[in-house]
This record gives sequence, structure tokens and C-alpha cells, in this order.
Amino acid sequence: MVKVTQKTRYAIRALLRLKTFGEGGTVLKEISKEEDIPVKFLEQIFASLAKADILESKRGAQGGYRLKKSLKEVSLYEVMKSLREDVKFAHCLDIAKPECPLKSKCKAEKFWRNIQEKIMKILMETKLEEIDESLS
Amino acid sequence: MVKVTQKTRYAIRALLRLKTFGEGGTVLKEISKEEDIPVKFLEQIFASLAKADILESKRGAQGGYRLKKSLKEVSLYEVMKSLREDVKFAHCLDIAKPECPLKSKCKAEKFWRNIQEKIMKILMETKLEEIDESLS
DNA sequence: TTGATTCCTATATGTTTGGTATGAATTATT
DNA sequence: AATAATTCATACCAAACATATAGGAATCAA
Repeated sequence: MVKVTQKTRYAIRALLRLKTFGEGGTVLKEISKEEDIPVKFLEQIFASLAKADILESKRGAQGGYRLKKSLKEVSLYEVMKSLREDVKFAHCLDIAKPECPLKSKCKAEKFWRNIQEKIMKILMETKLEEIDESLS
Repeated sequence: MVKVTQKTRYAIRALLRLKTFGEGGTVLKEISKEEDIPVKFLEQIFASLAKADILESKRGAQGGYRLKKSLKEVSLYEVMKSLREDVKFAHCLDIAKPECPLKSKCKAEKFWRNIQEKIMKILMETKLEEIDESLS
């Protein structure tokens, strides 16, 4: 299953915005306000992104977030995966065994896997940097 | 949003199975049994596929379904669309106007559209015929 | 110690999905 | 004409998932 949720969209926009703050970074509240994303929701999102080493956090007063990687290096796939969004089509590939009575199921699952690989390739090749370029 | 649901998977498998019945076609109940898909759910699926001219139906006694198009001609995109599964990423492209205060949103939405087009291309190029070939 | 912040986890709300139920409409067969 | 077999149409329901909201713990600079 490949899905692009609101969460993913928020994440992308937040990262893009964070980029404009450069090395200094900023505080979550700021981005929440500027991008009009619910604070508490964004907290969860940033927690995930931080865990995935896409951004860096510092707690406490004078704390905040800043990008840890250049957006050139961060793929869409990486973001989606860190948010634990499923990036798979095939459902039960383990059923696809020779003995499986539903032959068309076996075939179909393998078929899904092929598609999945193609789409994952796109998601992996797409770096966030492209976003900034996509308006020019 | 691109998603592959159970419904889509059922549809694919059902079409594949239907193909094995050739010109004569068969009755929904039969496919339901062989593919282990809930009858009533499959009814809805087939109704959609029929509306999309992918298969042909005949009501009443001695009725049933048969493929209307060769699976060579039917794309994954077509199936998904006929089931009214969303095949779009971009959410609110109409907000992406010059006046939009959320510039990163505008950028992002355009970015999503690019991705969407790539993925749609894959889905459109993928014909169901490939499924049968994918195990060989 | 205080205030600002991130982090953690539980809960509430809304939407989608997968499936069920009921029955109407259609058609071949008897 | 009656019957049985089918597709067609629609409404409903429960579970899963998405989108938040809430409360407070942990951390840290001043």
C-alpha cells in the first residue's frame, strides 16, 4: 500500500520551511504557526523525523530543531518510512507458495510486488531538494 | 493519494480468474467461491467493472459475466479508477495560487503533482496481461 | 527555580474500508 | 404464468486508520 497522507504532506512542508532557517534552526512553534500545522501533531511528526536522523533536536530553553541532512540527500521514501507510512503493495506475499490453492492470488501478489518496486524506486529517487526547484 | 486496497486486489484476481472461462464467461458465485472473495462484496466490484466496460454482464437465469476487453488492453489505472479508488496525490492544487501565504505549500503541491504523474504513468502502462506472465 | 522547549503516551473524533443485508429488476426455463 | 437464478441498487455496520487533542514528564539555559 502506498499512500500519501496529510501527515506526509505536513512533514514535507515543515522540512522545507525548516530549511529556510538554516544552521540556526528554529523552534517547533514557529513552523507550526507559519505552515498552519497543529502544534501537537507536528510534535509527533518531528519526533519521528528526528528519530530517523533527518533533523536534529535540542530540548529545553533555547532548544529547537534544525536539519541534520541536506534535503538533497533526503528522499521522499525516507520521510514516508520514518513516519511509518506503509510503502508496500503486496499484502501477503508469504501465501504465494507453490501449494497455494489460489493460483491467481499467487500471480497477483507477485505482480503487485513488481509494481511496488517501480513505485518505491521513484520515491527513493525523489529528493526533497526537488521541491524548491519545482516552482522555478 | 494512491492506494491499493483489498477491493483492487480482489478485482484483479477476479478478472484473472474470469479470463480462464473465456468467451462463455461464468457466474459471479463461481468466481467468488474459487477466489474466496465475499459474494456480496464481489457483486459491488463487478458492478463497477461492468460500468467501466471492462466486463459484460447478463442478468437473470443463465446470466453471468464475461470479459469485454482483452486483459492486454486493461490497465491497472483503469481498474482502480473504475473502483473509484483515488489515484491522486495532490490535495488542494487550487490553493496553489500566487497569493497563497503558504509558499512552501504551493511548492509542495506542485511537487506532489509531479510524483503523481510519474506513478500514474506506471499504473497506466501496466496492463493486467502482465500478471499471467509474471510467474513464468 | 523558572520558563521554554522537546519527548512520551493516552484519548477523542472523523473518515475510510471491508463486509453484510435486503430486496428490486431481469431473464431463461418449465 | 410461475419459478428459480441471476445481476443490480442501496443502505447499513463494525473495525481499522487518520487526524488531531490533551496532559504531563524530561531536559536545559538563564
